[in-house]
Amino acid sequence: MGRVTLRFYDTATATVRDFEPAHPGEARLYYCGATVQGMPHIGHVRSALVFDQLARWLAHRGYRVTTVRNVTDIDDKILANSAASFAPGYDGDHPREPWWALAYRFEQAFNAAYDAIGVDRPTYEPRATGHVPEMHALIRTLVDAGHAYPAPDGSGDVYFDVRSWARYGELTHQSVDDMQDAPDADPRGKRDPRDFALWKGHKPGEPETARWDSPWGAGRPGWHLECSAMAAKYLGEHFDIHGGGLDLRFPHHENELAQSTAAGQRFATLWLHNGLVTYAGEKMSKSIGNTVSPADMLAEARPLAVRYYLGQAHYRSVLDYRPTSLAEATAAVERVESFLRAARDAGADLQDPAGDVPPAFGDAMDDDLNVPQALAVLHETVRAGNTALADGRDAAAPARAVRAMTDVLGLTGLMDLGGAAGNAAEHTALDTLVHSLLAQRDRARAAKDWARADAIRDELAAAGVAVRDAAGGSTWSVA
RNA sequence: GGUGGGGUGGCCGAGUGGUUAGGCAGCGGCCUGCAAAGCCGUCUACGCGGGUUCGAAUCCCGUCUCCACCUCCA
Repeated sequence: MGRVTLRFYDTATATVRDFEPAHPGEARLYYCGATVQGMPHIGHVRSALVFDQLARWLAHRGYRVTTVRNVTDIDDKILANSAASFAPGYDGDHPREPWWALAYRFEQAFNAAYDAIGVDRPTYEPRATGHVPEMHALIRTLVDAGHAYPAPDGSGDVYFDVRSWARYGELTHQSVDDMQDAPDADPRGKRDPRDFALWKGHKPGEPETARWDSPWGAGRPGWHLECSAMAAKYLGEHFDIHGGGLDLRFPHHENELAQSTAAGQRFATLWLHNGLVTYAGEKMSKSIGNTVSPADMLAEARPLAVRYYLGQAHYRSVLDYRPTSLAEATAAVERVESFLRAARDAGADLQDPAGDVPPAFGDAMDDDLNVPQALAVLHETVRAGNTALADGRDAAAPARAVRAMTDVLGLTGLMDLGGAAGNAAEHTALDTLVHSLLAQRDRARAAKDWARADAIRDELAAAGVAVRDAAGGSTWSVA
């Protein structure tokens, strides 16, 4: 169709829409991070990776990108897990791990997983507990506008009044009347069972450290409210993209939208939701117990392959994990890596890519972040480059293009490109030793002493050095 | 009951009317002393039944089926 604009599938309108930034030249993105109540699984990591890809692409297209990913560090499950579990390695008189310590421990685990596969840290990563005043201000606005009310039962809860907001349900195209009745809803003074808590009154037995004073009584933040408060604080009342996992559409994102718009904000222009990771066709989740952790994957495959695997499907599609997935991803991505090495060995300069991505790659990425299509362009470029190398031609141009593509996909930093990355002095030392052996092998081959030649190759292989014979001489790489 | 998204060749996974997606695996060939890597070629497709059309994976009707959400969940 010849369209050149960036466009995305917007959940709210269920259509693909052009990206028209709220602030010229800027892209402001908020996406939901973790409730740090347990260890991450690859579904969490996929979500962060999707929005990392999005942020990188927006930046590549010239936007000044601001990303915010929240950390929900206070909620029911965090308190429950703290009350039920024991601090690792601690066996003293007070074995309970305080909720705030537990939350921080898992926050670190999430960040370690993100870091391992090259998910850039967001511009801001606010914690819910650090933004209670902002939440109070939002609640005050909603109460004053008649869209929220303190529970009449004295619990200290404050609820959003869904019946007071006609647009409630607009994000997920549902009407309150059509919703399934909550099973055994605890009304607790709610005007409608669908009313949700903006503020949760402190309950007897809950830690004193988990209570904040408020005009409506001591308590703690409701889950939905924190995102509304933090998004507006860091990105303004009108920003471009709100993201998160598909399972957050309802109620979380619906409620966020209702709160913020009922408070008079424009809020997000576009809503993007990534598909879930499944295992044997079922949603991966802690409650089902079918999770695969980032650590599991990293024990099996290189971070490069893990990133490639989790990022290779379209972001909106279901990603069904299978045990063979990682091996396939490894083969695919190492093919790209091998080409870059071979091109470098043939004289291409990888340090100064100075190239843009091929137009077909850009078109694919512009089109609702069609990474699978973009990867097809990547692999076609690799083949063209390999063909050039096989024919003894210059492969600098395809190498630059491949490098530009792996850069924007966040793959380059996870590659082992020999001298181009890592410790240069170590590489030089190793290179000298390997070439000494390869020279011996070349002499043996010239003398048709195949046993000797193969023995050297086997010796190198045992040390983890793979040898590739080519017309211009043998090259090597680790692993 | 409501809402949203799917069913593509051995596997994964793009593709909204006609021209090769791509990857992994397989097979044949080239290259190689052998191998690896690479290159070339190649086999299995569009859940099912109708319809529209010169032509449909792609549009329409019907139908089966899967997943997610409506309760905490990336």
